Amino acid sequence: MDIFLKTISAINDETRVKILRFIDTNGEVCVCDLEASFDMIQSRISRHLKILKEAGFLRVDRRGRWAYYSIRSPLDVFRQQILKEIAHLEIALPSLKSGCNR
Amino acid sequence: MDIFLKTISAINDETRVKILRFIDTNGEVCVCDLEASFDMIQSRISRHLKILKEAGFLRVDRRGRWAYYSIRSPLDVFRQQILKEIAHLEIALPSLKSGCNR
DNA sequence: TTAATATATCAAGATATCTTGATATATTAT
DNA sequence: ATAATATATCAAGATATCTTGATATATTAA
Repeated sequence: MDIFLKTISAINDETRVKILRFIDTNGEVCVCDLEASFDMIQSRISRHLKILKEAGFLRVDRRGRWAYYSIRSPLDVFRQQILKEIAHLEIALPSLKSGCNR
Repeated sequence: MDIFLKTISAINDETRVKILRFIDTNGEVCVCDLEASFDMIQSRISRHLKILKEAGFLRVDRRGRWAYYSIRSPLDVFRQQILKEIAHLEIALPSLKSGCNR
């Protein structure tokens, strides 16, 4: 039950649904790119990424000073179904902007 | 997005997950039976039923002074997948008790 | 080493949700 | 009509979640 509720509460927020869909659409992105793309302050993005990661939707790969987030793979069937349902929502997403000085 | 979040927030609560699973397992039940089975006060049960109904999971049939709640049918694929996932949780449910003077 | 950059985390106020007890409405029994 | 029963709804306190701004940590550049 706890894991189920953690999974559900992770997607019970419009911002996180958008971030999840954005990553599902654009593939691996770093925090500063999400910051720039969504025009949200860093602590906000960071917090939501943590929740999505701990709910099993995302994975992180730290390379240098960047943290790259992507859809966790393999993903269990239920989370896949959730991603599919979110894809069907056809949410308007911001365009991918690079926010880091690379 | 609004309908999606309404669906998700409806199952983002342990009490409602249990009630939903209970109805899925026992079939049509009235409010007083849920009250007796879960040992919860009536306003609490009633509120959760309303949320589950408005999220599209339940339907009500009023007969006499009773309100009988059951799983809405037909149920769209996504809500079916959610019910299936909840069934897999193997939650310990209370036994069905009749709480009404019928 | 010092500065700059990227990310994470914490504290506090704002907002939303849950529970309870009281009350309202509707149906049936007397 | 009056009383009893079943359900719905509201108000208020308790609890949880979200956002922001400040600060901490880690990596790279100068």
